Amino acid sequence: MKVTIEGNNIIVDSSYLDIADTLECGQVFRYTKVSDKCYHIYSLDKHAYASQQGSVTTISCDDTSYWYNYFDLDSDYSIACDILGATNNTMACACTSGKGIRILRQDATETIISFIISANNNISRIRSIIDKICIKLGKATQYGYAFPTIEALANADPQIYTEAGAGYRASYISATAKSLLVDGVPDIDSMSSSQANKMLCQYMGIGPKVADCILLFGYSRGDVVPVDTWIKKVYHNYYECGHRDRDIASYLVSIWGEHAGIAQQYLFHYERKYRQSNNNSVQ
DNA sequence: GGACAGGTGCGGT
DNA sequence: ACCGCACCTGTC
Repeated sequence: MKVTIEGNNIIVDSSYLDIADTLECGQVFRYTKVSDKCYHIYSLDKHAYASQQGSVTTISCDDTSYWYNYFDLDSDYSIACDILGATNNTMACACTSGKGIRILRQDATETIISFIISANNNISRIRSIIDKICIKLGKATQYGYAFPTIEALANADPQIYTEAGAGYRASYISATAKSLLVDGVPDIDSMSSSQANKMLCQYMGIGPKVADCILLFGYSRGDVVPVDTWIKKVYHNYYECGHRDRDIASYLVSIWGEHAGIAQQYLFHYERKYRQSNNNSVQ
């Protein structure tokens, strides 16, 4: 895969990075769409602008090494695509459809707080809540507001989160921010992904699904499958073999192994796209 | 009106 | 350990 860095620009072959599919498959919430294939993206106190012109995607940014890592540009996804695509026809279609998706390497703390907000919620509301929290508690930067520090989040009146629209999750954000301020960023280096999942579940507002999202998007652990309503549908439609809902994640990891996370992303993308086009054709 | 949205915490068995 | 249910809030 071809990546070149010229000054403040990272230039990537679009066949390996579809910016819309990557940003809009639910792994990240701090982005704004400028036009069809142009997005502003925010992470911590950093900003990038990505635009896709045909076969070339340009990432203009303040810190090329940060965003190079963020977009996981060292990884070759064609290997996972080939292995997964050979497992069955549905997966082959999902891989082809989503081959421009990359798993972003996001900041662990930002991911923890963001996915507590994601629980039983929808993407547009999650984005709006996080945006309001950044405006309220984040440092102003040249391009917008930074994600708040854990100190700012822990010390804030939980009312701030309620006003941002977090609902009953407000107390979870506050409690977990306070815990993280005491504990520091959880260090999972010596743990298996399932051990790390159990550890993360001790924080308020984190259950098995949110913990898997944090591991996949905030800790780059590929051997997890966050099972949401979409993946439940995928399981029941294409992989059904008698598992209870809470056992679906470990079953899918047993099939997909180290590629489980990206497999989940391909199928999530595929199922949503399919369902959306279904709805459109019905209406 | 009720279901749904990338679920979790809680109380009762 | 394992259910079943309530839950902020906006949208369809």
